[in-house]
Amino acid sequence: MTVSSGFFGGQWHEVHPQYWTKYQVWEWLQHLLDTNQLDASCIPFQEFDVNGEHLCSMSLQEFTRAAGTAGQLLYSNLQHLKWNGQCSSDLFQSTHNVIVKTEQTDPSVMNTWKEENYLYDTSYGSTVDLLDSKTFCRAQISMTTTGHLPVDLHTFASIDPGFPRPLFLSYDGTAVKQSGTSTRIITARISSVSGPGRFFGGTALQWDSELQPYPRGTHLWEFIRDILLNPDKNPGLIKWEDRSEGIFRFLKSEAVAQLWGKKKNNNSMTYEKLSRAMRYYYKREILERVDGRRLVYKFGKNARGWRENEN
DNA sequence: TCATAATTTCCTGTTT
DNA sequence: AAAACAGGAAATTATG
Repeated sequence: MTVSSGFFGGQWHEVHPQYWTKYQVWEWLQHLLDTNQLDASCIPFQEFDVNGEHLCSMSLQEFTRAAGTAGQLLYSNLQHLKWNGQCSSDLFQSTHNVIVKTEQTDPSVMNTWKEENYLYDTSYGSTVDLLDSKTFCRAQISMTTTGHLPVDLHTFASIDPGFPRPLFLSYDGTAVKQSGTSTRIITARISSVSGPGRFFGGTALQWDSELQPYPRGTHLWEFIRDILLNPDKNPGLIKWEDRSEGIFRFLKSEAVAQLWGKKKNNNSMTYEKLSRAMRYYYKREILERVDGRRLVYKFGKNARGWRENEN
């Protein structure tokens, strides 16, 4: 059974720490990792298999013993929460400097999945893209078993919005099967990965073939845009007609549709259907009409990231 | 859980 | 005639 993020019980930040469940304690830890950009290995989750009541009773010494350097951060943040019911997220930014050791990227691992799909590889796999992407280096945690915290909190399933299927991520060698949609998002960095996988700035992502692909993260127009942005490795699919105006043309419309379908795990995608989705973008001003010219579209004011000097 | 965004699917009609 | 374009309508699939 997959536990989804405490929908019925409220999010951790909506509840006083005293009343947190173990799961909410865990959410809090994840949040701290996220907002402080910490390495997941900074916090030994197994030391925090406790509910809110227990957590609130822990002393600074106990936090330090349990989490080392990060203990101080955890403790002071918790103290803050205990006396301030409100939890606006900017209050969580750490004022402490926790040293995070970053592993060197292992080039041999980086090469391991290169052949998998060169389009995706180039469209979404550039180091720059990934390091800049807030969403990419996140992982979804899958809680298996029966409603309580999984025994092994070192295991994460990661979702890569740029790839057609979820990526598996684990930094202690164990694996967990993910079913359905889990909801927690964390940041994790690991030092090694076996099997197909790759490193990005110290984050290792591993592909798990048992996981079913499902769409997420990237919208159609972004998918199109990203093909356009990688002309070297993706020749002949779509071409700029006027780069500065954002006008482009499909050269191999059905091939693009197939690729889109592959990404969405839908092998019956066609240009006919893809183009219907494209036409819906007109109203949202993600695309502008270019009439009289077949297979030609133009990015609208709500499309971002296609200009040459745009970050 | 239920509403919703973003397609996906299907379709009829028009245009190139 | 074949391939695109236009949109309406309804279904589907994740997500909050």
